[in-house]
Amino acid sequence: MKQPLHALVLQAFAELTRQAILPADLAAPAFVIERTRSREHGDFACNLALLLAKPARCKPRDLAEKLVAALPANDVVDKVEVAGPGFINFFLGAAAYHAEVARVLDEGDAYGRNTRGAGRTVGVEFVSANPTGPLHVGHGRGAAIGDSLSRLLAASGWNVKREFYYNDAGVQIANLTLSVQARARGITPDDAGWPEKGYRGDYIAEVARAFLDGATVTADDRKVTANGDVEDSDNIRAFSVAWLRREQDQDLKAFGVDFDVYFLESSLYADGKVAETVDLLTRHGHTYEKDGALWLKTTDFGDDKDRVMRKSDGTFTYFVPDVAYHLSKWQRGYRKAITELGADHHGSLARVKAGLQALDCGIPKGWPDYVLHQMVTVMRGGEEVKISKRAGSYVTLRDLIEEVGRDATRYFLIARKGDSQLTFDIDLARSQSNDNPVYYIQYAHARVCSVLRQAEEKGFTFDQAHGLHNLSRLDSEHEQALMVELSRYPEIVETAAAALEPHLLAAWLRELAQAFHTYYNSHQFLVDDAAVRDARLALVVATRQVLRNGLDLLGLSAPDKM
RNA sequence: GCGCCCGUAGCUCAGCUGGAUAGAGUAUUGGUUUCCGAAACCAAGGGUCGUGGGUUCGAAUCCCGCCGGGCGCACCA
Repeated sequence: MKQPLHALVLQAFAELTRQAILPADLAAPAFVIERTRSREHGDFACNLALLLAKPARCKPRDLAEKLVAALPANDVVDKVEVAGPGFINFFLGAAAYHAEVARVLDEGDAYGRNTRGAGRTVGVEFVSANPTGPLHVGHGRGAAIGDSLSRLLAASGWNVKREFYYNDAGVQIANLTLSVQARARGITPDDAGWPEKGYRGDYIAEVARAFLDGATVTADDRKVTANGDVEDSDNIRAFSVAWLRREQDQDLKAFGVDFDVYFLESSLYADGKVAETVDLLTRHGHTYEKDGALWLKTTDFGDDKDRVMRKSDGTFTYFVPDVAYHLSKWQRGYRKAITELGADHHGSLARVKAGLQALDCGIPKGWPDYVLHQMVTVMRGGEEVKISKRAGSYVTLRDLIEEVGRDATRYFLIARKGDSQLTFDIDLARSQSNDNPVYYIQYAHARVCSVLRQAEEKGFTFDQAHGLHNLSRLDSEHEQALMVELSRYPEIVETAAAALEPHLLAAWLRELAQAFHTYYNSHQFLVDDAAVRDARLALVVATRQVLRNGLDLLGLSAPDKM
């Protein structure tokens, strides 16, 4: 794969220059070469002189001048200037951007991909909702973030495994089973015999009905037929879990999200992983018995208090399978693993990491990476909708997809940094759906398609090679700006993937669309001069390609018409 | 009380591995179409970047205190 843009080239330049000028006994400061905010400062700026000024005991501007003088000649950089307090500004030549447009068209769907991951495997765990009810907005946020993150990592060369971890046998599932069983017996939530902590939602009645009807459900990872026997808890449990898993699968598919692995908590018990974990922890002397329970000294590994592993009744706390599950990831070869979860679970981070350290099996301290998203507040009719599974008051992901649309919902949930709280105003999202930025971006894509349709109607045939050959005819401010924007795409992909922050891509796509719309409004593309026309079409088709690539990484469609 | 996250324009939010005059959408006001889709474009007004210190040549960005909001602090999952 070719070197992404010029940043790396420039970096090499600065390195050469630094070596030429820096006294041998001085340590190299960590300078950066980055995009400038305004074009008057050129395309890239370097802060090396500012950082070097103190150790070298020189004025930064003088140093900058010396650095510039030492720069080797090259054909990418057109002009170098010293500016402000001592920045070195690089102005790229037009040819560099023309080459980038050609590269977009040449690489097509592959444009913007990089080899950072170099075929290594990363396990990305997200959603991981227990099958006790439909997915809600919070799960949607996790799904949008986790899935886009996975796509970004895949675009960075990683072999991505998407995992969904769920509990099919614990207390909550027992509770689900009791609820369905009660419904099957004709007991409703307000009746006397209703389970104390039963799930009250209407969907429970649906499951019960289907169970009595002897229905068969097929989820992504299991298939169960009901026998209709109200006394058969095992069958009710299996059927209910399958039913809710199927519901979740449907919602996730409608949302454009797929998983490679469904991992059952019960399997950790079944194949001895829990026992192995307890054994490892005990053998390494990190446990002790107190009050009839088995404790892990997580405080030795940064937790704020020790944790119970095995309760006095002999069962394990959820913390143990959590550690066992991560151990399984490590043993399955995920040297990089990402766990995406809602902020209401962040409390488990410290103890799971402590548990993994206590295993003494070579897991590095910082493993795995965690990506947290803060809570989503849902507003409807000017009021906050309280989400409660038991009460059955609920805004499901399905509702949102149906009411607001898949793309708009995904964009809304992905466009903001995960660690800020999110207010999802349903009325706003519905009534102003046309103002949702996702349509603005998609419209740019559709517009290019429309231009090409028009070109055909008018009898113009687009000659791409001819257009690329004449890119030098594109010298207006708007054309320059659009080319600069296009060339940033590979950098954005790399940055967003490295920072595990897909919202950076969402924000940038809007900027790209804006640059395009501005261009569209200021220039006629289908002009009689074939050289100019083909050049403009080449630029615009390249823009469409990058929009498409970017939208795809966010799991959004790129419509030809809207 | 302890821990994590957040506090930037009326509203929703970017920017935060320190950098050159603080950005966008939306809302408000005014303009743009005999011409490729006006789901668009252009322009104006609107900010003590919660607050007080500190580090630095330079702080919205890093550190500490305080104020305000969210989430979590079980032998629940």
